[in-house]
Amino acid sequence: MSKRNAILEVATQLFSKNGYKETSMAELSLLTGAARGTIFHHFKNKEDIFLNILKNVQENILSSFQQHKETTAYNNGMEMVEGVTVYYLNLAGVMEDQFLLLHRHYPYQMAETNPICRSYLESVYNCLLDIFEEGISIGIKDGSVKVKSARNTAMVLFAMVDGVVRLNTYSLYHAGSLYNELMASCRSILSSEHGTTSVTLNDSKELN
Amino acid sequence: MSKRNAILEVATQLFSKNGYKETSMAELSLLTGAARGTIFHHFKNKEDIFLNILKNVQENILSSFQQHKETTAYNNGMEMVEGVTVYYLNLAGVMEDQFLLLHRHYPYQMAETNPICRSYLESVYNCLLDIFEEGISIGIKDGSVKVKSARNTAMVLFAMVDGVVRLNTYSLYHAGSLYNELMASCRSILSSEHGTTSVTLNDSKELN
DNA sequence: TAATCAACCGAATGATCGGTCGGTTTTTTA
DNA sequence: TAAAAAACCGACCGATCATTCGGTTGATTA
Repeated sequence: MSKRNAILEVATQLFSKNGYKETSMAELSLLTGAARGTIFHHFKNKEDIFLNILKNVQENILSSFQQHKETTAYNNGMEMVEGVTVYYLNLAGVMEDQFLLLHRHYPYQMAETNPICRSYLESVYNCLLDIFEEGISIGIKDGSVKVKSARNTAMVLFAMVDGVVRLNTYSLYHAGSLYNELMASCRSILSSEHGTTSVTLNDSKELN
Repeated sequence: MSKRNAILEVATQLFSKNGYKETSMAELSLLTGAARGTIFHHFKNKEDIFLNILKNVQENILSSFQQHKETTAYNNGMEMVEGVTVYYLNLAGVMEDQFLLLHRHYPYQMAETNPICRSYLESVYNCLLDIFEEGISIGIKDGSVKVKSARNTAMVLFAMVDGVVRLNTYSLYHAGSLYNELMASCRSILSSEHGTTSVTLNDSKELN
């Protein structure tokens, strides 16, 4: 493998497992066998390495879901959302490092000042939310899904699925056994007959 | 305010907004008006500051929910879970810094080697999951909630609610308008008639 | 009032950080 | 095969890091 790819691969692991600031060029040099100077020959600076990694993450996730959509057929919208959820869980396992990187705060912090970083992140989240939304929209039309807003439900659904993945990465609980409950919850949300009106508990209906 | 409290307060903001490693003692000194030496007079080292903050976070969250339980009555389990959810959303707004700190990776990284840190985190999550589980268990008994496993459902529910809070902190989307969908999804999950058997989509039923 | 002690200060320290640079080796190209 | 280009190296640099330390101040106590 080329030194450049080795650097990107090791850096992905270090950035995701230990964090960006917590990863030193010395450590990266040691684990790749590339001299310090070599790293800066291939990349402008540390941030450039991070952006290249994030670019790979974005491309991997987008192409994975693209391929999934092209190679999988569903009977209705509900089954599509279920399939996408399962595929997401699988991907979070296969691309563990990349997903962990997306679950760290550093990318979003960098996104506040770096528009390229922000575009990568937006691209990823738009892709994920779009595919959930698409399934829901199809489901609403074919009658397999009953919800008010396709986009908002997609966001809540995504927050739930992604939240379980996160819960797993914090090694406080073994969330691996939540698969059945997660899928059941997914179906419950989508086949809901509940309205959105009867809540009278509190006046702060806006998360701030 | 005493210098010690000022240090803890400012450090909470800096650690949560910018991160642990990204916060220097120089910055902390500047923003508190306390000299570098003064900080190390009050705290053994940087990690000690972090642990003191985490201790405060744990105590605040536990006492908040303790007070909530003592001062609020519900007609049934379903309403209790709804109430707890709303209370959680409120608290995430009121204690924004503390929740952001819990949503960073550093605490969980430290927890892997520091048992005190780990105990604080476990205490927080046990408290949160317990109160969700309690509502679900009561709901199962009184018939307002229909799910298989109270604990597992509590975890999925928590993952969803907390996931929406997270989605809000990443400033990619304005998740503040998801309140209605979130509460509707909460009710849907709890009043589910769905089983957990009909999934045949994939052989990887374990998140890894 | 003398002694004690905690709060407070900021210059100094050694380690580590990201990044540079001049030079060597290897590969590609003409 | 000669020249040009790309890959690679590690000593070196200035900046920044957490932490230390000798000393001052202000309140409490004996």
